[in-house]
Amino acid sequence: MADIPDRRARRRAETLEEILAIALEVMAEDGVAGLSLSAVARRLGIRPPSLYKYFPSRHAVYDALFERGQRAYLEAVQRGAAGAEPGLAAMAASLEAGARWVMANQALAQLLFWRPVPGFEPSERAYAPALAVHDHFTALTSAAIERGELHPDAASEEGQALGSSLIAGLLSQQLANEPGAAFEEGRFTRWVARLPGVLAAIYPPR
Amino acid sequence: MADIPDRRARRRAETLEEILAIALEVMAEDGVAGLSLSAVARRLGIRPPSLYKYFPSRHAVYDALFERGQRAYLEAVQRGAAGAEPGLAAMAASLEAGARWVMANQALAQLLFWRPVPGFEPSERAYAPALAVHDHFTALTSAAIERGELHPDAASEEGQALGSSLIAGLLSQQLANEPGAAFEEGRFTRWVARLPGVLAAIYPPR
DNA sequence: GTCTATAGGCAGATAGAC
DNA sequence: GTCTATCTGCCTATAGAC
Repeated sequence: MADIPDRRARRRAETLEEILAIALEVMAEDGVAGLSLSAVARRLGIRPPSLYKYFPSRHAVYDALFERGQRAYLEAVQRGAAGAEPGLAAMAASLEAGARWVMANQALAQLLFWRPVPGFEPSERAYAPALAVHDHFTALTSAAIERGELHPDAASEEGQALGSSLIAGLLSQQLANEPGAAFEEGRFTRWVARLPGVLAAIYPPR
Repeated sequence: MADIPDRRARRRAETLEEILAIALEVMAEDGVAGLSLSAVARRLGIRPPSLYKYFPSRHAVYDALFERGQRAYLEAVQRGAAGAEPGLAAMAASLEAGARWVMANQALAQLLFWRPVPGFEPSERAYAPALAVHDHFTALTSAAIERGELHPDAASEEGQALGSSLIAGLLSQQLANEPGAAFEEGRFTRWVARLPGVLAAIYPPR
């Protein structure tokens, strides 16, 4: 009978994931801040109070989504860089993988990077992967500098600020103006592949 | 007695402006999408139904804010450029004036440029000033090209897309990460004054 | 132009039966 | 883990008296 608790746990985990998937649907339709647990319950076919056996509050649902989202984004940018030589080439591949993930997960990306829910602050645990993302791109920048592809100033705080603004600007413009466009055809996402070249123009080596 | 209707009209106009000012306060506190007419009425000291003598719906309040916001932003970027020589210098001054306006009117700027209210589409009338803003920056880009400060490709559609993404990225990062910072001290707004130089590095003349 | 009263909703969250 | 019932509170919007 030792496996019965396992079955229960598995079933419970499935329901948890189902709730989060439906929450993403609702956010895509009604806006990230428009998430309502009642709407989630309706779509899941249960009554709103039953949801509270899985999440103690609406806030907790946001936090679970935030953590899973950060983890998935981290994995996307790491996998993107994995195939390429460290340096500008890996940075290009990683930025593109991240941008594709954002365009494929728009509601979640808004929750992660634009904080559109007044009063919601992610827990430390949920925020942790974001620090790893930062370290990842810092390492790629350092590698590019060591290979002579970028000026050392690119690793400064202001260089990092400009770099993150470049990708954030392209994506926020794409999301606001052409959210449905394919990645290759988007007026703004088209630039993502050329970002390392832009960085090199701003921070030329030597 | 011909002035009595004028007085009434003036009083009414004052109340309209007061309602919009309070609506901005509420949006700043509860998020742009969290605007509630009841909250506005409470702060104004009247009952919610009375508001409907001034605006027929919540949507109409957003639309009035959108139009006034676009006009104010247009005026800001035009005044910013007015004192400088047309070309890159005027573009720098205009971008900085616009960025300062955004940081000083954060809730309104979100309504104008990030569309955070599901279901709200501005009326044609309210959107009109945005077209004038576009023309304004297109003219400044052309002037910079004629003066030999930028490569002609900067005026292409992709050049415009990159330019608007650069400023949008800096501001969205500043708003998300350091909304209270002074313009000169902001990690991201500090870059605004150097944007024309960045553009020139990406699109060098000749 | 202000009010009261009200319609008709929605939401988050809890208590307690089964 | 599900439900019903309920509390409490919010909202947009309208009708109609004054």
